Amino acid sequence: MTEVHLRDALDTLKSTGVRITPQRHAILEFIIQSMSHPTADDIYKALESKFPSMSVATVYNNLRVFREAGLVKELTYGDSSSRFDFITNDHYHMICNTCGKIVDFHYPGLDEVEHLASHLTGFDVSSHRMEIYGTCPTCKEHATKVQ
Amino acid sequence: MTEVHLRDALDTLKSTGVRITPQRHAILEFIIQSMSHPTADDIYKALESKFPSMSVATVYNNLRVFREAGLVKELTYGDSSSRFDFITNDHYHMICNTCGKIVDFHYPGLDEVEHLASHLTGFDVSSHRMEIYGTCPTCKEHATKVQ
DNA sequence: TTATTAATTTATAATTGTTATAATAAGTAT
DNA sequence: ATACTTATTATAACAATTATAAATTAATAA
Repeated sequence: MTEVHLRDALDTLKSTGVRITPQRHAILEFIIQSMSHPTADDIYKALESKFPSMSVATVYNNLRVFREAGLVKELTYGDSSSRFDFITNDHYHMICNTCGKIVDFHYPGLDEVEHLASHLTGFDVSSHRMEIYGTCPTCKEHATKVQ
Repeated sequence: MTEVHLRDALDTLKSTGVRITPQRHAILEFIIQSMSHPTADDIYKALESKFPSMSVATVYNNLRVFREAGLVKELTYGDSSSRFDFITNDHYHMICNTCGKIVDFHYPGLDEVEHLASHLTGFDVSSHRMEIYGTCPTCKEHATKVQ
């Protein structure tokens, strides 16, 4: 699964004339296999044992490259730093208000909303984004235990 | 309309023991009457003729007060700074990829999605957020003229 | 009123995520 | 090999936001 995505992504990059460096490969691989929607700093820290001399700028540079190649989506929430999500199927995010955990879930067909919005506003629609907020099972558990 | 919202909002604030200062009043009023989802800096600039000595910190402080009182929602998009939106009915945002314009539209009942997400992930759901991206009529017009 | 206390604003410094710059290194093509 | 492009590194710059401390204002109580 991860391997297929990685191979496809590398092909996409090559086809746009982007060079596959070891750092670039590692960053991309980390994002794909990560289920945690990492921040730039998460990625930097995760790879520092493998690439002790890698610069933060390299992480940011490559995240931009991936974004421009349409491989990665940048997500901004209320908190300070952006999170990065490898683009696969259409999915949405369930976000815990307490611990910040992000869980993906799939839901097809919000086409209806897109159509309505387009009709009401006169926009041409290209994409949409949705997040649902709440409390994850772990935090619920913890809350009941504490009180 | 604006007046009703403002009066309600002031009541909410008073009931939580927050003092209504001139700056606070002006910031709140500006957000409510503004259709443009202003940034902190927008607010600061808009009020500087009225309050020449007002600090940026005051704007941020009060935005936090309003947020904590449930009056205002903070929205982060890809760009650098947060935007603030007075909370009225459930509505979503249509955002232009080209000029960044934000247009509200109303759409009831994404309860179904909330339920599904809750069922799939085990979260308790508190709220959700959705944005749709596209091209606004003005930018479409402009694009056709240019080419 | 006056004194006292708490809340708010102001001015400014500190912090932090991100971007820009310049130098170095690595890969590619002639 | 030489020149040329691209990527990485190290570091400085920037910009949004937050923290801090002093000054101001408002509310309360004697």
